[in-house]
Amino acid sequence: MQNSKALFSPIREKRTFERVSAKIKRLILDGVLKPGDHLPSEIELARQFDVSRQTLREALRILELTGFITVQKGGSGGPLIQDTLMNSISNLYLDAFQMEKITIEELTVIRCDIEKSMLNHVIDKSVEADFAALEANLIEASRKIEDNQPAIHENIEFHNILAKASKNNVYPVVVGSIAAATRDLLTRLIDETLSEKGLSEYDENMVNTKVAVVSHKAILAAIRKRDKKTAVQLLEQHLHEVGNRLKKLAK
Amino acid sequence: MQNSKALFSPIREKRTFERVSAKIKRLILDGVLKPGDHLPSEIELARQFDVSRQTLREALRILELTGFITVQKGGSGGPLIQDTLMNSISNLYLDAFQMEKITIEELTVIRCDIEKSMLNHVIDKSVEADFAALEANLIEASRKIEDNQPAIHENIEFHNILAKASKNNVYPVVVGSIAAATRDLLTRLIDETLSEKGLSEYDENMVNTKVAVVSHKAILAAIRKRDKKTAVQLLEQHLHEVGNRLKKLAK
DNA sequence: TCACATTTGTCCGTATGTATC
DNA sequence: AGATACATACGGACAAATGTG
Repeated sequence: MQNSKALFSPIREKRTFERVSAKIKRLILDGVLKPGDHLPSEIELARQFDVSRQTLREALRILELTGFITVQKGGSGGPLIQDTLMNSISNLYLDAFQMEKITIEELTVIRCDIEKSMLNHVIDKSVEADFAALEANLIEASRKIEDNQPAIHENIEFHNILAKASKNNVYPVVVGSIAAATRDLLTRLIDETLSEKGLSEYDENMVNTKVAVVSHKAILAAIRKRDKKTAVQLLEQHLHEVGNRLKKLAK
Repeated sequence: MQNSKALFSPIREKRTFERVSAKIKRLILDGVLKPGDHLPSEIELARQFDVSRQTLREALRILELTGFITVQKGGSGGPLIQDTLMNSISNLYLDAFQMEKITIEELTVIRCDIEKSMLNHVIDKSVEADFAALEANLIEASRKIEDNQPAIHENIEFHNILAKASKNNVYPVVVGSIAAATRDLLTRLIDETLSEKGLSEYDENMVNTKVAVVSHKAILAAIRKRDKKTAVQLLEQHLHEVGNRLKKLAK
């Protein structure tokens, strides 16, 4: 009898560019290649893998789209290894939204569910350094608002810092991707309505970021007091506000 | 002040293959091209877009990876429009989890958190058809067990059916991804220690699948009664058992 | 500021394997 | 079984962009 490996071996051999991209991906996942590292140039990579440049480029496209690398032209350019796949996941969520596979409500609901669970861990596990990071985020956000800039990035980052404070490495991935998706959805919807309705949206946007920062401050205070009930309640309310804002923009 | 659209307009002109893939994607999103439709062949597409084969192929790679199309070789083959975008998101999550150094414990904890939240929606939203699907799953699992086969696949599927019953399309993606990541990590760990362990695992495995099916039956009964408290409690206990079993396997 | 080297982006032509009719 | 249609893969070439000296 043949061994099971031979019995269940893939029906069709993988294409060359798939094997190449899988190989590079494995090197990254195993830590042999680290974020920030430059890969050799296309020509050099093609030579080392003994494939044509066309094949290698198709492999690079896969790695680029999945977020493992970016590519820069010109001298000292080339493929550059990245450290996060958040943007790629977020982009796919946007596609899914456009294909009407998911709705704003669904995204909001699951985000609320997950972040509430996360917050419980945060209150159990967070230490002084986490408070400091959150505090720094709020200060930066306030500064931007005083400069009359919407602190969109900082407001997303607040949730990412929270995820890290849960001391569970899965939470930053899940929360980060969904948060990024809502952010991208938000900016896109604002961009679309901006051209139609004029600049009035801008002010509303400023008001909303201000409201978000206030909510964040209240949540941090509750976390500091290790007050689960209040913290969860504030978070829930905050995320519902964000969801409603999205819904209003989408209409 | 300029509006934000001009401020954040793309730094560099998009590459040709990006424009091509975006164009095709747009046709799919707008419903002009529907799942099941055949795209023209590479050569024909290249001719119509007036780009080279290589450029067009890179565009196809993007569409393929994002789940918009598959590609078939041979006569009357060619690019075929698909609808597997949600699968692509799951695959990306799997990559993202692997990039973080994640442990079985972390995965177990977050799985328990998320499935508990999910179960609440299931109890609110599930209909008779969902019960039927779950019931069918349990019957199939029981049948396999009577044949002395471990119903591993069926037991995993039970949770996927639950995720669908939540009526939130994001849940199947997240829950499925975490389950897939757990399996992936586990097989990795087991492969490493395979030489030490013998086939004695098999009997234990059978016992565990039996226990799991019993738990699943109890959970379904609670869902049918719309008894949130009991259902969540049973699920939590069940996932803790699974977690402990995985921990033992991984050691 | 300007030329140069490096690297990606793009195109063309060709050959081969494979699935379908 | 043979012809056809298609993706896959290779090699060579030039253009465009970008950092460096």
